[in-house]
Amino acid sequence: MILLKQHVKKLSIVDIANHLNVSKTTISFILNGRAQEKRIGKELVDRVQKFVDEVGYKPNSLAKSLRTGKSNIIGLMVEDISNPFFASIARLIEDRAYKNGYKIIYCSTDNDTEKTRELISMFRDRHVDGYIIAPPEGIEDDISSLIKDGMPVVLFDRHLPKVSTDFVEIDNLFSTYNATMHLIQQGYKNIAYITFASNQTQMQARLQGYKDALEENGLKPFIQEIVFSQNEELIMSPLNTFLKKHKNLDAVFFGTNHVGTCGLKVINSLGLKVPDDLALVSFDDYDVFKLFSPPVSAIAQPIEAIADSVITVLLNKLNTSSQHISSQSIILKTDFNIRGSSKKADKA
Amino acid sequence: MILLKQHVKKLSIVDIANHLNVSKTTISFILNGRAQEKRIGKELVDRVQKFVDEVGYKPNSLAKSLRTGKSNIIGLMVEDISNPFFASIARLIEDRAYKNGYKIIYCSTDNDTEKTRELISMFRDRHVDGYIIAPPEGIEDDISSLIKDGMPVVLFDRHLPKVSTDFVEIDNLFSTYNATMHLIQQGYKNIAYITFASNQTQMQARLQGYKDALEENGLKPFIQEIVFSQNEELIMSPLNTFLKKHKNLDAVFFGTNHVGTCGLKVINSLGLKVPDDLALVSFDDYDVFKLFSPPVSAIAQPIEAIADSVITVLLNKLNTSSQHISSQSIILKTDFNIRGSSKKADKA
DNA sequence: AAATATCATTAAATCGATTTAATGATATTT
DNA sequence: AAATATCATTAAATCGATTTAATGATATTT
Repeated sequence: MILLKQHVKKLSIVDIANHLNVSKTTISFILNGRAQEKRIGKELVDRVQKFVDEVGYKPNSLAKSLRTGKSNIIGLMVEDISNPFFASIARLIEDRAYKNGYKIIYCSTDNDTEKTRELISMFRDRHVDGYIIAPPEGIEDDISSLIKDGMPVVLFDRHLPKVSTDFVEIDNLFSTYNATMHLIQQGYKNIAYITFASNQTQMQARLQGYKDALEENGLKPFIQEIVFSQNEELIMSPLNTFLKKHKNLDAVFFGTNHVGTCGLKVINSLGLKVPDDLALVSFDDYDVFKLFSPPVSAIAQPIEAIADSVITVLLNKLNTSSQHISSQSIILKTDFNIRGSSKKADKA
Repeated sequence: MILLKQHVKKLSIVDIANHLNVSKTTISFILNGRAQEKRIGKELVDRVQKFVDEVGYKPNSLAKSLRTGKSNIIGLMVEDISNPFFASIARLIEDRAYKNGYKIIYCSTDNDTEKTRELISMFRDRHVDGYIIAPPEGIEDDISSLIKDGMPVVLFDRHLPKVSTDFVEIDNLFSTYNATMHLIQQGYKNIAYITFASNQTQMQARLQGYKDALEENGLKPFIQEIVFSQNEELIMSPLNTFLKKHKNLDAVFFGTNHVGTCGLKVINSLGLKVPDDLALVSFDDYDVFKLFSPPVSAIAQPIEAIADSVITVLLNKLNTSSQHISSQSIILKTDFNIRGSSKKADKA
């Protein structure tokens, strides 16, 4: 069998129409399921359908998008796709989106407002149908203007207090409050909280949960805020300084998985023993925390539920053209996975 | 405050043309840098440029794509975006692509041939300009047909022996050979190799490197191939059985990061001591291996170099319309990060 | 002075679909 | 029998760009 290289120059609707001696309008109606509505003869419908299947014709989606204004693309903006939290979420969102006939264009914002602004404009330019965004601070106006122009937007991981949108979040404040209380109940007294310097809602809420628990128990907070950087050295260095400076600490709470892994590296390099020298808890639960020895207690976000909620809310907005659903916020619960907890009290 | 919904109805090139009393052809020429070539008056060019900047007009990229046949989108197909190796690569490719004016549509193939086939057809349908693919087995014909139709394709992480394409890979065979030799030189004699059952080139090469080293030293290989599954239990269970069965092992080599982390979990649960009971080496180097205690030796892939090579090769293909560059394959070196190596010999 | 070349710009065709408004044929109502 | 309604299909307009071929005006060559 000879394989002819016939640059098949994809068939267009006109080719189909010509070949069947039918108008392209009719073809279009049939392919878009409007045959009944347009009262097109059953036998003609069959003939068209058969031929289309036979030659494997697929409408050019660019042309379709141009005409209809719909692209079937969802723009997904995470903070950093190489962060396991966002990578996992992205993976789940991707699955659900594809299942519903949507493709994903994604990008990492790095929490950089200017970059995010450009990316939003790029997405707009590409006519994405909907936006899923973990928004950095300072992007309020851009998001508002998206919404004002009728674009479906769902925020996740955090929200923008000044913007009324749909968003999916977890109960950050309670999560850290609860975990901190657990440490306190175990007898830990000098509990530090290490986080990235950020005014994002989720970061502030987590910090507040920690503070609340300490205050409620009359304990003194030790807070270290680190400026985020791509360069891990610049994260580890202040962390190192902080831990060396506060020799009296008996527990450390990490506000994000990234701070957590950097923290573990520092603790390793300092030769500190866990939990004898220091008990550890981290936000987000990943292999690193499970396999550290002894394993680190961690707050696990329900990533499946987050991804599900996000995509469900967005698909809803995409399918109901109506404006009369006011924005909804979904707050999900976390799990606190307690590990290797040799009670401080035991040792006293 | 009343929120006016002023659906600004983006300006089109016709609007610009009408407003300036110039033909849209002229506008198009000017905006596409063909003013000189078309000898359009300097003063007119300035007037148009000024107005365009003022109103922030941007050509509708869908219409542009439809006409030109270029979409400025690159399709990226990884095995699983939630795997840290692929997430990191994706992140770097994304950065470089955006810098060069390309967007990324990505998807996870799960090494599923049928799914990949659908995704390729989806990408084609979306008129992506180029493809970056970590291909599953069985997809040879589809890739060939892409290439035959003149689509730029770059494979990475593995290649397809039956298809002549550009691809970027690492020196898999030497990497495992080298690391295995290291173990042997340290005095380990019963070295197991645990991997996913796969005929992909990189997996076969890694396995071969291990076999070569053992054979060269007259040692007996212990190989366990595990069927890949999304469900970690189904990976850990055979691993567990294997380790329990071969009590005489003194070292284990994990063929991928995923096998490695699952392996660590099993080893933890069995209460085995590293490296006293068992020395460990894994392919891919991630936080988990660095922070396990004692840390696990690992083969680090040069992810920046991989991402760089991939995007460079692809951009090259995109920019040179010419066919007369035959396909190139790039093989990169890995680093072997030796950690916590208390020599077996010391204890003897 | 007629024919040709250059200049600066534009009308019309095109990419490939959807959608609106029109059309001719038959069936039904006045 | 004329007027209207229904049926089945289609011509033409449209989305918003790029590109080809054309145009009228001036400058240069025969």
